[in-house]
Amino acid sequence: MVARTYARQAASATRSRIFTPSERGELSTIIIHPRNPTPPKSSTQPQTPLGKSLKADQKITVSDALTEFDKMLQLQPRPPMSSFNTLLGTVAKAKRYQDLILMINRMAEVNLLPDYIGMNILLNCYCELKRVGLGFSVMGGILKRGYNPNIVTFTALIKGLCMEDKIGDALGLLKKIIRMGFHPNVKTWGTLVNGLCRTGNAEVALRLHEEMKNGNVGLDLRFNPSLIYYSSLIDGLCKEGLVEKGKELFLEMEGRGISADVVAYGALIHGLCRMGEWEQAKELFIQMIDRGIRPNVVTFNILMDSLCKEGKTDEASGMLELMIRRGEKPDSITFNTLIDGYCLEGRIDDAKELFVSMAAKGHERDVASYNVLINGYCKCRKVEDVRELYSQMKDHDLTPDSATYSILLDGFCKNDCLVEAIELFETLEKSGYKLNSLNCNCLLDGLCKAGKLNLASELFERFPEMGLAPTNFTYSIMINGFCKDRQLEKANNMFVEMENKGCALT
DNA sequence: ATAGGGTTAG
Repeated sequence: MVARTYARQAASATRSRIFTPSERGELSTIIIHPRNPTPPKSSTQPQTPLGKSLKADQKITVSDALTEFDKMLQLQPRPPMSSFNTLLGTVAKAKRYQDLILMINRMAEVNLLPDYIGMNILLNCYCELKRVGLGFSVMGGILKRGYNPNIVTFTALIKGLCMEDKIGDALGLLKKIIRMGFHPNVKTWGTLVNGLCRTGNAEVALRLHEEMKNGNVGLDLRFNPSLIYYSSLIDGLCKEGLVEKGKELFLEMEGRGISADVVAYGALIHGLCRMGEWEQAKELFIQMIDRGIRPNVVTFNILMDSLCKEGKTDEASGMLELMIRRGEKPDSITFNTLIDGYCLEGRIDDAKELFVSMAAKGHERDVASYNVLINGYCKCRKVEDVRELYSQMKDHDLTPDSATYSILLDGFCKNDCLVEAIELFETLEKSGYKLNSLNCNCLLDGLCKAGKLNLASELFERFPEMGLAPTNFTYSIMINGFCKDRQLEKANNMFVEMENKGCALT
C-alpha cells in the first residue's frame, strides 16, 4: 500500500518534470528526488487567528505580520507552510526585503525550510535587491529540492538580470527558457521591455516589439501586449528622446483596443514636455481629462517639473493651486519640485518660504526637501545658510544621503571652502560611510579647480581601494585639471587610461 | 489562491 503510494508519487513527479536531464544539468548540477510542489494538507496543524484572516484582510501591516510570524515560530506543532507564506508575501509586497531575509533565516534556525512558494518569494526578493546571483542560487535550491521553476521564477530572474544591466544575459535566459518550452507571458514581456528601457536600451525593446508583432521570431505565440507593457515601452522610448515613436506606440496601443490610463498618459506627457513640445503636452492633458481620466499627483508633478525647468515657476505654482482645487493631494515631490524651481530661478527667499510653509501645512519635509534647498543656498553662495540647514536636518532625525554629500562637497568647493569640503570628506570616510563616485568627483573637481593637482591625483589613485571605478566624468575632471595646469602629458595618460577602460563613449 | 510587469523631484 505504502509502496504503491510512493510509486504513484514518483510517476506523477516524472510526468510533471519539465526539463530533460541535460537541460536540468544546464540549470543545476545536483538534482535529488523530484517532487510535486503542492504542500501536504493536514487538518491537525494549528492555524493562528491572524494567519487565517490574512487572505480576507489585505490591509494587514508589516509589523503585524512580523509579530504574527514570531508567534507562529513558537507554536508546536508548527502551523502549515501556507500560513508562513502568507506572511512572507505580505512583507515582500511591502518591499521590505531585508525583513524578508531575516524571516527566512529565522525559519532556517528552527529547521523550517521554505517550500516552493516561499523559495520563489525569496528568489524574487534577491532579484529586487540587485543580487541576481543569489537569486540563481535559490533557483538551484528549487531544483535540488525537486521543484520545477515556472515562468514566474524566470520572470523574476530576468528582472534581476536587467536590474544589474546584464541585458545580454536576460535575453539569453529568455531564449533558453523558450527553447525549453516555457511560454513567456505578458508579464515576462513587460519585465523585459521595462528592463531594456530602464537601461537605455529602448531601441532594442522596440526592435523586439516589432519582431513579436510581425511574428518573425516565433515568439508571438502568447504575445498579447497589455497596457502596462505599452506604458513601459512608451516611457522608455520617450526617455531616450524617441517621442515620435512613443506617440506611434500610444496610437498602436489604442488601436488594439487598449485604452490609455493615467500612467500611459503621464509617460507620454512627460516625454513631450522633455522635448519642449509644451503645446502637445497640454493637448494630451486636456484630452485625458475629457476622457474622464483623472490626473493624479504624479501627472501634476510631471507638469510642474516641466514648467519649473522652463523657468515658469509661477505657472507651476498655479498648477499646485489647481491640483489642490481639484482635490488632488500634493506630496513631498510636488513641493520639492517647486522649491527647486524657485532655486533655479534664483528666488531663494520664495524657496525658503515654501519650505517653511510646507511644515506649517502638515506636509512632512524629507531628505530631498533639504537637499533641494541646500543646493539652492549653495548656488546663491549663502554658505552660512547651507551649514545651518545641514545641521538642522540632522536635528530633525533626517539622515543625509549621498545626494546631500554631493551637494555639500560641490557647494563647499565652489564657495571657496575647499578645506571644509576636505574635512567633510575625511569625516565621512572615518565614520565608515561608503562614498560613491559622484561624491568623489565633486571633491576631485574642487581640488582640480583650486590647482591642487597633487591632492586630486592622490584621491584619484585611491578609487580602487575605496571600491570605486572612475567614471567618464571622473576622467574628464582629471583631464581638464591637468590641461589647465599645463601638464599635458599627464592629461594624455589619463585619456589613454580612459580609452583602455572603454569609457570613451561620451 | 501564497510569488512576477508601468509614470514624478534633489
